[in-house]
Amino acid sequence: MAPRAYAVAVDLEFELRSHGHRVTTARRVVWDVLSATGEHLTAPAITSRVHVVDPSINGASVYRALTLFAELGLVRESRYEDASTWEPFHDDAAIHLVCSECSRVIHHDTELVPRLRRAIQVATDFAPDEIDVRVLGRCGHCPAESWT
Amino acid sequence: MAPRAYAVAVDLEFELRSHGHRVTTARRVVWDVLSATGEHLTAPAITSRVHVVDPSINGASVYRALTLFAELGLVRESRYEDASTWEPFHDDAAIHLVCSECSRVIHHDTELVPRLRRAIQVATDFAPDEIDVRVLGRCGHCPAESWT
DNA sequence: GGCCTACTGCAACTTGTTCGCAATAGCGTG
DNA sequence: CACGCTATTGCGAACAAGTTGCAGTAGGCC
Repeated sequence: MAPRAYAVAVDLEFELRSHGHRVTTARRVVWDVLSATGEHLTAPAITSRVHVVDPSINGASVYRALTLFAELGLVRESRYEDASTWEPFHDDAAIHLVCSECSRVIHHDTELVPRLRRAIQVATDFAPDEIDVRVLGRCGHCPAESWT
Repeated sequence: MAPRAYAVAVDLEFELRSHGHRVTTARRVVWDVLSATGEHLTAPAITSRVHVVDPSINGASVYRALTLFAELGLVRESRYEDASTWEPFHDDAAIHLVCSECSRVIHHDTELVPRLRRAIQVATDFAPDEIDVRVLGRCGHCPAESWT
């Protein structure tokens, strides 16, 4: 599988058309919401933001759009929370630092991830595809005072 | 792939009593199920195994037991799948290799995890607590033929 | 053995996600 | 630009995981 190396400026219309899909308002709005915020958003959160722009777009369509985007490799789904969260695609080297206080998700690049991939290839008979690293902890904005 | 030798025979009764909790059948059975299989199990799966032993134990109690065990640090919850999965606690150094063909979850130890923790401490102002690494790919048992 | 209350079973509920189907709207064509 | 084919949508109903309030039960200390 070819590593998709890019961060931003995905041409949604092109991606859709070149795979034989139609460019619809629902898809466009969902994509706008996603790319407007770099954050991880749950489907319900995306839906409510979508509704600000166009309340006539149905929740089910949001799910369908997200699923399609995931198939096209345009978004990435995580299951850190009770519900899935979605974000524009970024490559594996970026790991997720999840703050247990404020739930903020910070991205951090490290070459330890590619190294991890190689280590697995060498040490096991497992063929790694996608690597997802989640680090739970406390971010710089959240002082270490209260201890839950 | 050698299934990971699961840590420490935890003395459930002691853990419960020393924290002021009662030792009940429900808790004992849930614990038995969990420690009998090294695998990641969803709560519904645990419930059905529990029912083999004692059908009178209610699903809600399974959830309550799991939540309690998690608070006591006896089990670990993951959210790789649609539903949460649970397994007896093991430390961070063991990462999860998840086969996308057969959904098997393999544990693999690597010192890259502690190294990753140190790297984060040095490079960011994020205070890492729990590190969870999930690697999606194909395990040795699943031939690389079909490509979804 | 008996009492107190931490648990449990039950059933109803919440919330995220999916599905079937009729209506609609992209988009290639004439 | 109008037309028709069919991929998509909106809608409501259906699911599934997980949670909760409450009355009854059973641990465990006396």
